[in-house]
Amino acid sequence: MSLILSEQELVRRNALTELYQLGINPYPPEAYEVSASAENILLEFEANPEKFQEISIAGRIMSRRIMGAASFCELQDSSGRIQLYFKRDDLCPGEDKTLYNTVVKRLLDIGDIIGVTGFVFKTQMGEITIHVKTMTVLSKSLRPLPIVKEKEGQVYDAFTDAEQRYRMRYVDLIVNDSVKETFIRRTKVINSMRNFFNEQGYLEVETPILQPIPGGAAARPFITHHNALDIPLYLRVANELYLKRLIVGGFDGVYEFAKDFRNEGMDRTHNPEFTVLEIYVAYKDYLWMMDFTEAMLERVVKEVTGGTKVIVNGTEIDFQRPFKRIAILDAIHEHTGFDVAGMPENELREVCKKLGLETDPSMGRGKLIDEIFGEKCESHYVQPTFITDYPVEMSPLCKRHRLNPDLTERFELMINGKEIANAYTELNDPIDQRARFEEQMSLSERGDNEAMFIDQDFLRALEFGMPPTSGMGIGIDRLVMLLTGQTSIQEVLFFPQMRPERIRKALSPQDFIRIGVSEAWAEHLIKAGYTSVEAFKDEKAAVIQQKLNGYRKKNKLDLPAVQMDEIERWLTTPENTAK
RNA sequence: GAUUUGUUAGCUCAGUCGGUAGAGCAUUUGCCUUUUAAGCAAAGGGUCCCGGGUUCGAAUCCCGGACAAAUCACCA
Repeated sequence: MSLILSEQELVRRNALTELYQLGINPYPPEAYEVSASAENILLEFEANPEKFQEISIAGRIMSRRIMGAASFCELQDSSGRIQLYFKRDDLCPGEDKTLYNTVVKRLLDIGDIIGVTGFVFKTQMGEITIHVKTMTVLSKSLRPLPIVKEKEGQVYDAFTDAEQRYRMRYVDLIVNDSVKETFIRRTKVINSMRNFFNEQGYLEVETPILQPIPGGAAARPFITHHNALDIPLYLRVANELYLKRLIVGGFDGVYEFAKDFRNEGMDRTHNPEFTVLEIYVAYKDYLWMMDFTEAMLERVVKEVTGGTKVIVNGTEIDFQRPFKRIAILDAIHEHTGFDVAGMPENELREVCKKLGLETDPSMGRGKLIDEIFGEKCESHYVQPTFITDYPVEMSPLCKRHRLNPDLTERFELMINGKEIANAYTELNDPIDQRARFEEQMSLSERGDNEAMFIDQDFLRALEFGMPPTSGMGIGIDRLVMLLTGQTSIQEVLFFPQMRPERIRKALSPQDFIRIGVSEAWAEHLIKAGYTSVEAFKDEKAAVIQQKLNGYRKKNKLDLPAVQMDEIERWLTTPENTAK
């Protein structure tokens, strides 16, 4: 397939050819030794100028200012940007000034990756700059980058189109500094959590992503097929049941940063694949887990932001311990005035009606209560708040409450009106667990397609005996959103899911040669505006002749004018579609 | 899935009432030895997202489609 290239791409490809002709490999194989980064030069040069008299650095050219025998450009490495100063007679001390006159001034472009050696100095304008002694082309860039300029904090022509930023995240990362910061912080959050767990002696583990039964959560799974076994497999919607099997196996604490997959809608808080941290600790209950979660979050926020407060969308959120705690039924009472404790399903349905909430027959007690909470209460919890003691129907994997068997020992952590974490005193009674799964099955028969599948092997594991255990899961993407002030999940995922991009099929001169057009003319047909063979064949021969010969004259082609009988021949040749 | 908005040069965007498609940056050429959103002078660069319709004439009006964003629905 030939490419239709923009003028700027052609210029760069020509520069590439010229580099080869000068004996310069634009993609050299050798390692390039780097002794300094932009950041450490800028931070340390003034205090220790003698340390920077012979340095090497590599990076991408982000801007160029060319004068006669001197030029400046900005070099960007992973730590930041620094200015380079090229002076012709310093770069080319001998007679041959090609490296400066041709390569630096003409063949380098914004986006090229180069390495330089030289010494650091300060310009008359007061900018710390590298005076370049040698320059090596490390990678020629063939596509122009978006040009983002900045002066005194004001950004001009920012690269902001969300579609392009997400589809070409590499470009986004190159030209938009803050994007890199967001992702670095994401990794810091995860590292901070990992350190916290490891310090307690918990074990990081990996469990299957391809599961024969998609258990542990109620969600629509992605289905795939294993050829050798000839069975369906599901991408996990959760890893909970596998981690609990490991607790049965005798580990005291296990955790996993897991990619889970749910075949559901996408919006600014949902991506089909997302990251969840799940941790299970033996001999603990949900009260312990609340303390643990608070302590972990407070520490993570302090480590990552330096304080306990973050601002999201103008709202300040304080992660200072302790977080508020309220039982879900109290929360509903507080925000709706209805006391739904112990209320049977038909009365709950009435309450929903009075509150103006839609219900459908597939909803059991649990879903109805969840609906009321979600619609009427959730948004009130902006500061970190533990919502506790959910009704048993909503929580099939959670142990019944020690004081009230209609409730469970569960909490969700709400922050900024969104669920961030979910935790249980885990159900370890195999008889009750089986009964709860069966209850889920009957919900499923009523049409709730989110009810859970029964995992018989998991029940078998419980029958061998699982110690009392508390488990907790945190949506990492949403936590990172909070801690980076982002309001859309796409901003915290390097490569968010997008609809496939439609690639316009480029027409190749071959397509015209196939119908008998001479090689000399084929490429000019495309440039003259014929974008498909069909469109070309629909045109009248006289019109084509006029257009082509007009094009020939305008572009001063070194070709004989095209004759009518030749065009007639092209138009009557059947297209050979074989490739 | 619904509604709204958007899609014009490599990038960011104008484009009046339907009448030959524009700017800044970037690119090319020339000048310039410490510039910095470098400057000065000139030039080139377009499938106006795609397909239909209305019209003498469509970037512009109408219909359909693609993609994106926002809001909603969905989402323990």
